Amino acid sequence: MTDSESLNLHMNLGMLLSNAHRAMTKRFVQNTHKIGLDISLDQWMVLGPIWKLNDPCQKDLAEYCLKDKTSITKIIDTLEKKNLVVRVIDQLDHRMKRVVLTNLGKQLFFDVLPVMEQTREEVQQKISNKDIEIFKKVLTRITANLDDE
Amino acid sequence: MTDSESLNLHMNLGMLLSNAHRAMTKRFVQNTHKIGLDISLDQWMVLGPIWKLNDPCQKDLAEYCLKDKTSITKIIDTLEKKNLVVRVIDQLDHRMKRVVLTNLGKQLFFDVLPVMEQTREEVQQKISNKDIEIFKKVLTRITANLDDE
DNA sequence: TAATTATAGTTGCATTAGCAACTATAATAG
DNA sequence: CTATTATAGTTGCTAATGCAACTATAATTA
Repeated sequence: MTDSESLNLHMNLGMLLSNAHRAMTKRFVQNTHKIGLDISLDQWMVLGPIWKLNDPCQKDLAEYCLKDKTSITKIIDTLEKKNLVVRVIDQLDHRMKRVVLTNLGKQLFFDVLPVMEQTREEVQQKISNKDIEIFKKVLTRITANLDDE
Repeated sequence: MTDSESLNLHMNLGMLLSNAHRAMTKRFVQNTHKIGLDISLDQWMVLGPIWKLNDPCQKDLAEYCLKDKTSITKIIDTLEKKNLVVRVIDQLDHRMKRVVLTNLGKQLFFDVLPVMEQTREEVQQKISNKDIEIFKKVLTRITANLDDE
């Protein structure tokens, strides 16, 4: 049937993407739990950039992570509750809050790195480097294609 | 710095996947709103299979969609509230509920097809068919790699 | 046939996302 | 220098995910 074929065509990419994303998120959390850590992929995807960007304000984080500022607020709330980061009001611009890793946060950062590595290996097993490169290129292209005009 | 490089390496795939997924979800909803429809990508990803599978029970839907049965329950709740589907208890096995599209649901299905097509075009623009094929292959492989052992 | 086990679905809880409306502070215009 | 506008962040709302514990029905087994 034409509609059914059409449906296949139309749904595939979205479903494939959703499913892969969900599976990866789940596996990452499972892997952190295995070694007694407790951090979600989304929390990690904010914690990492805090390290990388060196005490960024929340707006910088939002831009870097391509997340909504609301999402950043809430993830920082969670990280702060876990004593992994603290918010420090900027001395020059009192609107801004800089997010600073605590020692516990830095410790966790290093503990999670090998989990990332392991998850990456599990995700990429039996996929050629060439295909992974194309895969990343396409993901980047898709995000750019949909970047709000 | 080594840790920073390592971080880049480790985060890329997960972040790329999250961002592409989020962007696509958002664009789909924007596109439905543009023509006065109101359905999320997740709802559509269940509504479509209901059409395709022909009055499936919720378990079949969960398997087909690779979603948790809890998620299916709640999305069906939403679709039922919108009068797009009804639950019908199976005559032979009273544990099962078959999910049936209403006329409104069928109507919406046909109305959404062109939105899918449009979103697909926006997503895939400037990407070669060959790369799209590899992309889908990799997504499928990733999901298989992470399929709970 | 009665008791156990398996299956389908729901409910409660915690986490996450993102929009809209809000507060507080800073920058700019007149 | 005041009034407007812009910016950074928070709060409230709605929707989705998924685990654990639960109910109801069917299948198995002893």
